[in-house]
Amino acid sequence: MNNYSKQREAILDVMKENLVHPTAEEIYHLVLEKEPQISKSTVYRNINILVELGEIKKLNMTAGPDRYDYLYKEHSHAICEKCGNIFDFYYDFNKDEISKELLKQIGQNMDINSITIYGICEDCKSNNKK
Amino acid sequence: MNNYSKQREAILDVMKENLVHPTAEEIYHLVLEKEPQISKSTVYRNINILVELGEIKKLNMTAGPDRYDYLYKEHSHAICEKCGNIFDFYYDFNKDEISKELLKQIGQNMDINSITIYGICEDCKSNNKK
DNA sequence: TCGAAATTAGGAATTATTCCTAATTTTAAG
DNA sequence: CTTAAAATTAGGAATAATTCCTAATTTCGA
Repeated sequence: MNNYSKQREAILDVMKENLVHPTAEEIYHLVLEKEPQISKSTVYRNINILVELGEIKKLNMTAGPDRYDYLYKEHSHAICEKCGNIFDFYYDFNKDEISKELLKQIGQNMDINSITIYGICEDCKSNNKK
Repeated sequence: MNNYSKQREAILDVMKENLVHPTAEEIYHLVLEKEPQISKSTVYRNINILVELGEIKKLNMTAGPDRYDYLYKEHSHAICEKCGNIFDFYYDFNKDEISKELLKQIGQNMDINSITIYGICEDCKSNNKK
């Protein structure tokens, strides 16, 4: 695994140009403009490879399909569990202390990759339609 | 919505008795022992209702189907992005300060429901098979 | 320049979840 | 108790999201 392919490069370009947490489907449509022949399975396969390589991050959604994020710089995510909106933000979590707690409580060290806040955004609170 | 049904009660009982973050499929099989006639769609529908009611929490997984957690008491989750293992732990995040930062950076308040750590567990680090 | 390994397009298959319908159950009012 | 409206159910069909399969093409190192 890991030969060059213009398809994979086009996908990474799309991610760099669209810092809006697109779904796989949205990535597919965006990349079609650069690579009109690309197939959806190629998009899915390369997204997974880019996630493994650590170039992009998979965002786990409460509702709807997964979303992806190009890691231009370290940041955290706050995700609304109702509308699915994703907000990027920066917060200096004390990872050392969290790691120490994890070791104490679950008996093992973890490499912390990211921290995500799940909640309800202001819009969903006010328009509290079910 | 919200009439009594023994099916919904059986599902909640299963969640209380199995604090192991089961998938919908696993919940279905567990609840079959109590309610042999129950259908899978009933399980899915009631899981969603229980999530809306705030009795159980949906855990957003990097890989594989969603998992669910009975909220016996407040805790956070650390999820391994490789093997999908979920570890419960408690950490006293400074939610007030995080909220303040959110307001400053994204321009709105959010009700914080939960905080999840994503990373790589020790086992997956050592057996670093792709 | 050549062959093995990797990648592709396209579609089939699979997985996870939601939707649909007629029958049953629950609930509250009389 | 009755009764009727509203909610819920079982079962299966439908949908959505993702992965898998295969033959053809591309990449790349010897």
